[in-house]
This record gives sequence, structure tokens and C-alpha cells, in this order.
Amino acid sequence: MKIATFNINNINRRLPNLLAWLAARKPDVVCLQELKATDRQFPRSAIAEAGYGAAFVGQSAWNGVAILARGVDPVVTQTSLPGDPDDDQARYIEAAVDGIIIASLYAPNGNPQPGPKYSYKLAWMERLHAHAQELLDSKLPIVLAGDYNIVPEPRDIYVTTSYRDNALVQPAPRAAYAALLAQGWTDALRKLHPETPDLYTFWDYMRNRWPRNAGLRLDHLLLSKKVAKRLRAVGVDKEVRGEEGASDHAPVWIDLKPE
DNA sequence: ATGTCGAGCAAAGCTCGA
Repeated sequence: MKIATFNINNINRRLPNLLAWLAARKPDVVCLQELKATDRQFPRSAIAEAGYGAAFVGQSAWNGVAILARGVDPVVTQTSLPGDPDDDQARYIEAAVDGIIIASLYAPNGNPQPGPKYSYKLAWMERLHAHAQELLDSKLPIVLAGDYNIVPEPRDIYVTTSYRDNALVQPAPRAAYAALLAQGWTDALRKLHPETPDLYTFWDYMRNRWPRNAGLRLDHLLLSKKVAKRLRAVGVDKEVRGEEGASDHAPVWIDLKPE
């Protein structure tokens, strides 16, 4: 079973790239972020024709998350991250597919820091921590997949000072990510590639960062223990980032052994 | 490496978010 996460950066703008990738890689489940589309604008028919059921939470212009499942409709369990009824940003959806609870999350970027956006980022991560603990307590197999907008460690970014003041690399967000791992989640990419350098999932459009491989690791799949035991392979479909009209992120995927 | 990209607003270029 192959589960992927992909910050698509506007699903309609990127639809040809997405459909080509779905056809080539045939993931069983795809967590998408940054749809930048309302529910009405979601390309339902194209996704259905590609053979995928879909659950999504859209928003005009910004954010938006979805879960696609090949041949079935995801069974939705959450359409927002619990903990703040006033938060109306479309950043979290969760569904059951083939016995696994799968979340597609788009954590706040948090720039500039300090400031209200940074405070929102940290508060959102605290809410994620609380909900993640509830999910673990359920003892179900769970995958928390998405764009965490956090570079977990210094080796997860190219050598630079450009991001020194960026919210993505600050100690507090890094501590928030580490706190998730401390709950018992497995960072899938690091689990099977503990020493590999240049494990990037995002390359900014600016400053020639893709040709220079000046990347960051922002997109993560966190696995509960039952899922971690089934982990067979994990990778980044890096070539996708080099396509015409590409998103600034590349897909990350895991392959799970049957139960 | 002070730069890319696209959307919104509103009618073209500026501003915003990432």
C-alpha cells in the first residue's frame, strides 16, 4: 500500500502534473495540501476519471487539503484540527482508508517571525500535538502526512544563512516537531534513510534554488507504531519538481507491507 | 543571491502569501 503526501500549490493550476504523476506512480492514497481552491473549484471529475475517490476541505485562494484514495471513497473522520472553533483556515482533513486513519495536514508557514502568524503557527502545532495524542490513544494504525512547514534538523536544509530568521527553522517549531516524535511517532523518511543528506521536499521558485538543489525537508509522514512496523520503502519523487509548471514541493511516499 | 509565482481586487499594476 502506497501512501503519498504532496503540496500541490494550486490543484487546478497543477492539474496536468498531478494527473501525470497519479498515472505514473499509482499511489493508493494521496494527501494533498495547498489546493488553493474552494470546494466548488475542486476538480472532482478529473480526479474521479483518474480513478480516485476524494475528500477535501477547500478555501478561496489559500490553503485547502484533500485525501485521494484509489478506487474507494475515503471515510472522513475530521474536517478540521480540533482545539480552536474560531480557526477557519482549511488546513486539516482526516479519513479512514483500508483500515488506516490518514491525516492530510498543512501547518502554518509562520512568517514573518515574531508576529501573529508565528504565534498561530506555534498554537496550531500545540493543537496538533494534543490531537495526535488522542489518535495514538485510539490504538488504531495512523499516518499523519503533510506539509509541516518545519525543517526538523539543520541537515534537512542546504547550507545557507538565508533562512536564519525564517519561521521554518526556529527552535520553537523544531521543538514542536520533536515533541511529536517524542509521543512515539516515526518520521518515515528518516527511519529508512537515517544518514542520507539532501533529503529535500521543497525548493523555492526564487534564486535558482531548484537547479542548485538548495532545498528543504518540510513534508513529512509520521507513522504510529503499527504502521511503522509495516514500512517497506519510502522516497521523494524528486523529478516531479523539475517538470514544466511544477509545484515548489515534490511528493513524498511510503510503501507499506500488507498486515 | 532583493528574488518566483500566482491570486485577489478590479480593470493594470500593486499587494499579499508562500
